[in-house]
Amino acid sequence: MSEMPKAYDPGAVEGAMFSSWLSGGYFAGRMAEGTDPYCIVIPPPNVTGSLHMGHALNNTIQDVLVRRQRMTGRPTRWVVGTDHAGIATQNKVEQKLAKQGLSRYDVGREKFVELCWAWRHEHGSTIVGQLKAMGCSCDYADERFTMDPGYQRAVREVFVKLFDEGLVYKGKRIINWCPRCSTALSDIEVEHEDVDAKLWYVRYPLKEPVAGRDHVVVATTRPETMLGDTCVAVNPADDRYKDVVGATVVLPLLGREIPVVADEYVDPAFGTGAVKVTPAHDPNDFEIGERHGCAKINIFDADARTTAETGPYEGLDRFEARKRVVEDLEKQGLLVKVDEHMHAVGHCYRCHTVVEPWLSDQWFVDMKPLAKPAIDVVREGKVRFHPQRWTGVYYDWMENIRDWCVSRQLWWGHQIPVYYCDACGEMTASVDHLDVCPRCGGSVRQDPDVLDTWFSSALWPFATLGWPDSTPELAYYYPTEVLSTARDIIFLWVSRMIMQGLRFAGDIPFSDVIIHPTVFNAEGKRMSKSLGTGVDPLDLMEKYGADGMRFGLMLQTTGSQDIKFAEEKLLSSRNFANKIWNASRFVLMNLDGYVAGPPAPDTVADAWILSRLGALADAVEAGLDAYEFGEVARALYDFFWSEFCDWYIELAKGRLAAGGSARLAAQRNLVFVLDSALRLLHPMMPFITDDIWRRLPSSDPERAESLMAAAWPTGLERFRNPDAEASVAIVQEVVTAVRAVRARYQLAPRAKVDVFAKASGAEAVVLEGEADHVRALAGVDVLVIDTKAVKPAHAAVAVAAGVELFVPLAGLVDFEKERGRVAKELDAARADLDKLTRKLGNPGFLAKAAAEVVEKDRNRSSELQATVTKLTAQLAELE
RNA sequence: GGGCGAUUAACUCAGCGGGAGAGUGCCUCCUUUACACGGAGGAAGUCGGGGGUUCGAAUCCCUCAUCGCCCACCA
Repeated sequence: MSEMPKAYDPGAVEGAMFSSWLSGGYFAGRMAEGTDPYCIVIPPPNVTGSLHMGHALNNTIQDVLVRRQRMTGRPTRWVVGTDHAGIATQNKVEQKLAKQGLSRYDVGREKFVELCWAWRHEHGSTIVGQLKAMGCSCDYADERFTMDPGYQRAVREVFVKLFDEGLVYKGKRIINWCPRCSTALSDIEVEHEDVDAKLWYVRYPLKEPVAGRDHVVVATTRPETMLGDTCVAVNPADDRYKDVVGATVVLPLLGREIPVVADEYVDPAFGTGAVKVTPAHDPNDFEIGERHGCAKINIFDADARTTAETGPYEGLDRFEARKRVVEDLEKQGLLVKVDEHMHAVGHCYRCHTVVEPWLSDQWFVDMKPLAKPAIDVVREGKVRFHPQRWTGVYYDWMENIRDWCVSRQLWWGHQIPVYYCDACGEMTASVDHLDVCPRCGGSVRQDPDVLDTWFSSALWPFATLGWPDSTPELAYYYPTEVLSTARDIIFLWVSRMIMQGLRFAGDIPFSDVIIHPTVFNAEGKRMSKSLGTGVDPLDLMEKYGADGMRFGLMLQTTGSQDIKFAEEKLLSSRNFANKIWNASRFVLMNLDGYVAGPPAPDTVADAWILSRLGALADAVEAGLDAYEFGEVARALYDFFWSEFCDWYIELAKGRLAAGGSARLAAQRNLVFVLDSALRLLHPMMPFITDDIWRRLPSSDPERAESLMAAAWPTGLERFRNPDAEASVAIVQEVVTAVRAVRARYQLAPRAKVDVFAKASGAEAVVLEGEADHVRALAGVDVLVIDTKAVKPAHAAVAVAAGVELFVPLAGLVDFEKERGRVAKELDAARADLDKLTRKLGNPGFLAKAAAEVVEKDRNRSSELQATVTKLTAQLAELE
C-alpha cells in the first residue's frame, strides 16, 4: 500500500485505475439466466465527434446509473458505439480531398467510400477514448458501429419490410435541399431562423386589360423564383380580383404567359392579396400548382444555380440571380415598392447553408401508422419521460407527424436496397444484393441514394443486440432500461427508436427517457467550438480531475432545462475530492491496533453519525430512483463534509487518543462510515472512491478487488436515531456559540476558556454526557453545567439551544459590544416570537393547520420565549 | 401564431404550501499534527412587478414584464 500524499492527485490515480477496471473485466455484460438485467445503450456519438460538455454530462448520468445498478449485483451492460454520421463524415473526407484539389467525383464512389472507412478507422475511436478518460463503465469489448455488417443487414431488413408493407414509397415532392451538402434533408433537419428580409412588390402586366386594370401586383420574399412562376393566385372571395381570375398575365423578364387562378390558400390580408406561384420551389405553391394543373418549372440545379429554364439568367447562383432579377425589374419600372419583412429562413443543420425547397424524386416513410402505437405506449406509461413535461412535446410532434424523407444524395451511408431493372422497369427491394431482375432476369441498378443517418440510428437499441437474428443478447437485454439524451433529438432520434422498436423488435426500446439539461456557457450561449464559446471537458478533467468534473456536473443537474455552466462548481468538487482524500487519510493514519468488527452506535456521537448515514443512504436511493442527480450530489457533499468531517471526525479524535476499547470502537465506526460513504459516492466519483476503498482494511476474504464490484449499501436505515440527532444538535449549537465568543474576542486557538452553562432538563443531561466533546471542540478548560449558574462579572454571554452560556474573559470583555450583539439577537428573537404568537393566536390556523404543524410551532414558541427571557436577563446583567 | 422554461444573497444556482439555503466571491481571525484544494466566525436577499386562492405563498392560480428555447408551409 502506497503512502497517501497530502493532496489528491487525479492524474496519479485515474489512468492506472481505469486499466485495472478494464483488466478486471468489470465492464463486460454478464448474462445470467433468470435475472433481470440493467441495460443502457449509449446515444452513439458521431465518429467525427469529440467529447463536448453535452457528452460529458450525458455520459456521467448514464455511468452513475449503471455503476449503482452494478453494485446492487444486477447484471448490467452499457452498450457503447458510434454513429457513421453520413453528412458529417462525408464532409470530413471531402475536406481532406479538397486539400489535394479533388472532389468526391474525381475519386469515384467506390474509392470514396473506402476513404470514409479509412477515416473511420483512423479517427473513429477518439471519442470512445475520451469516454474512458471520464471513467465511463461501458462494455468496451463489444463496441458497435452503425455500419457494422450485421447492422447494415438490420437496416436493409427494416427498409425492405417497410417497402413490402407499403410504408416506404418513392415520390416526386418538394423537399429541403442543401446545395452545399448536395442532398435532401428531412423537415426536422432544417433549422428555421428569423431573418430581417425584404418583401418585394412586383407588377405583373395583364396580357389584355380586364375591367379597366392592366396589371396585378404580387408580393414576394424571393423575387428570383419568379423565373419559375407558372401562375398567379388570388383568393376566390377577394372582390378586388374577382374580374381577373382566369385572365392571363405576362411574366416579366421572361415573357411567359401564365394564368390567374383562384385558390383558398391565398390570404387576402397579406401583401397585395395576389401571390406569384412557383410550384417547383415552394411547398405551398406546389399544392396550388397541383390543384390548378400548372406546370412545375425547376429553375435551380443541385448547386442552386439557375438552369436553362431561366433563359438569360442561366448559370447564376441563387443570390446573384435575386440581385439581377430585382435590378432588371427596377429598370423596367416593374418594382412597385420594397418593405422590410421579418421571416423564417431554413438552414441546413449540418452546415448552416440556406436550404432550398426543391422538387425531386425521394424516398419517404409513411409515419402515421408507425406513430400510433408509439403514442400509445407513452400514454399507457410504458415509456416515461423525465422530467415529465417532455411527454407533451413528444405528443405534439407525434400527433402531427409528417412523412419522413429518408433518401440522401450521399455516398457514405446505407445504400437504399432497391434495384431498378433496365429491361422491364421493375423496382425491387431486397435484403440481399441483386444482380439480375427477379421478374425478367434483366440487369439491375441499385438506387444510388443512401438512407438518412437517423434511419439507422432509430434501430440502435435492438440492432446493437443482434437483431434481426434472435440472439441471446436481444432476448436478455431488450427492452433496455434508460435512454438518456439531450432534448434536441427527441424527434430526430428518441421518437423514431420508439416507433421502430415497437414495429420491428416487438417491444418498447426502453422504459425511461431522461432528457437532461442542455449545457450552455457562462453567458447562457450555445457552446460552440467554431465560435470559441465552448469549454473542453478534457481541459476540465485536466484541471479538476475526472471525478471533479463529473461531480461538478452532477451538482448542476437539476430539473431545469438549461445549465449555464458554472466552473466554480467543478472547483468545489475538486476540493471535495481533496476533502474525501484527506478525511480518508486521517482514518487510515489512525488504524494502529485496528481489529475488524461491526459498527456500534454505543456513544451519542456514533449513534448520530450512523443515523445521518442512514438518512444519506435514503436520500441517495430516492434521488437516483427519481433521476434527481443534483440533489443526490448535494446530499453526499453535505453529509461527507459538514457532518462526517466537520463533526464526526472531530468528535472521534478524543477517543482515538484515549486508546483501548474506546479507540477500537471509534476506529470501527470511522471505517464503517467511510466505507459506506465511499460506496454511495462511487457512481459519481468512481476513481478516488475506488482508490481509497482498496486501502481500507477488511477481514472479508471474499471482498471484491474493486469498489465497482462491491455491494451497494443496504439496510442503513436501521441506524436512524432521532434522539441521537437531537442530542448532537445541542452539542453543535453550544460549541458553535462558544466558538463565536472566541472569534469575537480573537482568542488564540490554544487559549482555553471556562464556560458556565445555565442548563436544565434534557439539555443539561446531554451537556453532562458530552462534556468532553464540548470541551474539546470549543476549546474549553472548565465546563460548569448548573441550573443555577450565575454570570461572573467579566463574561461574554450567549444563548444556544435554550442554554445560557457565560464565558469569563477577565479584562477582555467589551460590554458595549456584548450589549449590541445581545440586543440585536433579542430583536430578532422577539420579531420571530411576535410572528409566531400572532400565528398561534389565529383561530383559523389552530382549526385548519395540521396538528403536528401546530405542535411544532407551539414548541418553537416556548423555546423562543425562553430565549427572549434569557437574552433579556443577559442584557440587564450587562448594564 | 402556439407551447415550454427561467426570473431567490455580488455571481452560478438549490428549495416548489408551514422557521429564506448552498457553492464561489467578500470581511475578520488562524500555518491547531487529515486537509490552506483547509479550519473557525461573520456580512450579504421586501424570493421580477401586480392581483388572487389559503389559517398560512419564494412555493398554487391569474396577469404583466424581461430573457431563453422549441414547434408552426402565410407568399
